[in-house]
Amino acid sequence: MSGTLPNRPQVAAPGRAERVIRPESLPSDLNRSRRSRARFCILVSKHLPRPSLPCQPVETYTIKDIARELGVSTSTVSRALRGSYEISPETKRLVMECAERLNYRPNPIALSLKGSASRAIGVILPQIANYFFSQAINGIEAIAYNQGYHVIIFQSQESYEREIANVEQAMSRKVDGLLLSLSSETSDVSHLQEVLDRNVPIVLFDRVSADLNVTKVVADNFGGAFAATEHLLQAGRRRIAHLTIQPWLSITQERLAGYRAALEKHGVEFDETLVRYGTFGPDEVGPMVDELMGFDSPPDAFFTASDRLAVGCLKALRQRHLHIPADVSLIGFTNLNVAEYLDPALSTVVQPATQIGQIAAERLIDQIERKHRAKPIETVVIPTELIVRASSGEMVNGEIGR
Amino acid sequence: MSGTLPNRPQVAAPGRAERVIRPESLPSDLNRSRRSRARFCILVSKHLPRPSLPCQPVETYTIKDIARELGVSTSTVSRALRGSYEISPETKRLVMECAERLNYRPNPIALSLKGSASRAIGVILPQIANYFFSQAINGIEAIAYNQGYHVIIFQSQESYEREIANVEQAMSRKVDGLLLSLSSETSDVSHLQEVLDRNVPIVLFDRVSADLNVTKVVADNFGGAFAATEHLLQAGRRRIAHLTIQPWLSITQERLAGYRAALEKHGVEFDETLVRYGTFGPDEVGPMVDELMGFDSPPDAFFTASDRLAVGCLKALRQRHLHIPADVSLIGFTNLNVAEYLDPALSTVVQPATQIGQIAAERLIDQIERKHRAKPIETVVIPTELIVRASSGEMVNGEIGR
DNA sequence: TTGTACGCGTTATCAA
DNA sequence: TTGATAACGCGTACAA
Repeated sequence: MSGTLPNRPQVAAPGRAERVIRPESLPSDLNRSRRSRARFCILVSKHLPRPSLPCQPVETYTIKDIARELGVSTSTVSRALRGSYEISPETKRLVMECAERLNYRPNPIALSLKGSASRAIGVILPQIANYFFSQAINGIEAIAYNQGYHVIIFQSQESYEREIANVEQAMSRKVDGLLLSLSSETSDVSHLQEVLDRNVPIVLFDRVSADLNVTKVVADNFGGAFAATEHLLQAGRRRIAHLTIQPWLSITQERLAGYRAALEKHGVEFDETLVRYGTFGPDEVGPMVDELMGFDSPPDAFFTASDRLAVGCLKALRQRHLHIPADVSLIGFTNLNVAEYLDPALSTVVQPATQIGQIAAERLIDQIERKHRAKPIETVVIPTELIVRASSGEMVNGEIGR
Repeated sequence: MSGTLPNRPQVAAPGRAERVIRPESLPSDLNRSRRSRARFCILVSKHLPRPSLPCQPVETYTIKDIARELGVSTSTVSRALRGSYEISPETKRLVMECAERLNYRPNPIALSLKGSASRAIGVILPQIANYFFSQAINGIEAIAYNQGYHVIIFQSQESYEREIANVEQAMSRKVDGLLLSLSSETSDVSHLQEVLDRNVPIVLFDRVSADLNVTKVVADNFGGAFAATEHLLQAGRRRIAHLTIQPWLSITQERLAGYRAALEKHGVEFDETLVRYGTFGPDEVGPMVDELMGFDSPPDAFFTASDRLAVGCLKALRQRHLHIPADVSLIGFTNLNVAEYLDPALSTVVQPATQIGQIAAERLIDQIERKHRAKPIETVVIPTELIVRASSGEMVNGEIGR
């Protein structure tokens, strides 16, 4: 027992020594967190030094081994395993049995080198630690696994440079296809055109580019934004602020268009000063909200383009002791699973991220396997859903309360 | 214009036709969502059929090409590129220049086949679409990228069978090392011992096994649980329910131990009936909470072991019109970034998921590159942090209000 | 029906 | 200092 924590469970093996050291140097871009300087302790177990040579090395067998074992040639084995018709049933049986016994697994590396399919798809996206994208990966992985594909993931970290590097690496890994969501810095897509020129299929999802003639899978950003804005308008709001992200992204433009269309339909004039474009920097939302609320006629509702913006907005309003009337005043774009976690004051436009990932992966694998020759380039639009999440439908007469 | 949505933005290229089709069959385990049956529409652009042969095929060059170009042998090129000392500076310069000009990139597949490092690490974890794990991947990917490694991700989906399959696939992909968090079904770890026997290093993180003599990186589950429970006790709670996950997981045991230790320190008797073990099934939390609240002396606080359980618990209590006093009555284990999203009624024990991923990756790469020979097997324990998230410190006299 | 030989891109060994 | 050759694991054209 030591100090206030008796009965510390034996995580490390018995006989350990304990010491405290500082974290080793980490990449600077991950050290922003206020908490990352915390110490951590290491329990060292000195018993049982790891054997330098395996006691019972686990062999990995090749067709050569099978061939030697059976006294046939490697090509016979290869053909037997692939079920070629020109192999005698007897030999086939023997080979199969031997392969089974030796637990033979073909070496995918050799297969890739040979030039045939690597059965791996590359996924390049801005950020894994983002609810939308991690959900999307989930969908992608599920489909890929089902079809016998592996998923190699790359993060562009919203950087154009890094996206290019990722694409190069994916290509050198000989992926059979690429799923990609553009970084917020990317406007030129010639690096992707090169990939297409190498006959490697690409499917874009979420953040897409009109400059690329490929299949795209996106949420119905226009429809979602339209529904959200209309909901706010029908609840009597008139000055609806729109917090969104970089203006050149496809999703931003589509959402803004939906927002404007709803305003237009209801005869409310579009006010440019109510639209704010964020970057992905930290703590940028507070000042935006501050400025908007300082207007002579401040907004009476917010429509935000992401989880992060919605939460930042909520926080900023709360810090200023502003109260958001439940049900009607704040709507954010988000995705299915995170919606459960959000504040009840926040209604959401749900993006089915998992489904987007699934469909993108399906399309890509279709193209890889050329199931339907000359299948047309498509844009698949997945509906969003507006979820109004308030228990009480009461409003505070048309403006954000004090 | 069509219907209520004028000015639909031109996502697809101009000249498209529009039609609605049903989603194709998806894996059943992903179809649980109530919303997944939604239709989606496809915008088909028929113009510009994808060229079947690239107009300007982008070549990928090999050392052979450089050799031919310079009229030297491939081995000379190989050596020059690797900076071998036995190559004349002049030849070296020529080769380098030519490689630069041709934008030569070594083929990692060929390198792997050759038997040297593949510079890829496999990550096997239960679920990507989980805040903790997606954060962890983020940390892993950051470190791996920095060190020039690729990350190949596998989901075990909490299935032992699938974990075994994943391990096999990772091995056949010739990963240089394995980062792994055990599935909730896994108790036997002989499949991992086999990997170690092949001299492929493993680092376990989060859900670890005492049966494996490898480096482990975990959150301070004991300390976090202790702090959370003590906080509740100091606020006057006496009947603290503990909702947790499968009892045989390391993290479950450590958290339970911390909970019990705190109770013991404060002279509160441990009541087994207040502890509930969940699975990862959907909608299981409601009934648990119901049963507990039906007791003659129901709990006056909840300490939950995960985001999911915490949110489920909040929901269940709300549905029954029970009110949780802010600040003191519900504490859940969660991780840094999701904490921002959670209800202010919920205090949290923050798990630094990103840091856990970073350190696990660092350790693994250390071992792969054998930076320090015979480095001891360690268990790295990363501190958690208790964050009390209420604006008002008021309590509702020691029990969950009506 | 089966075996031989070659190639995929690279490195290592040996010979020149 | 450089070149020729074998090897990694597999598939396949061609020969037997």
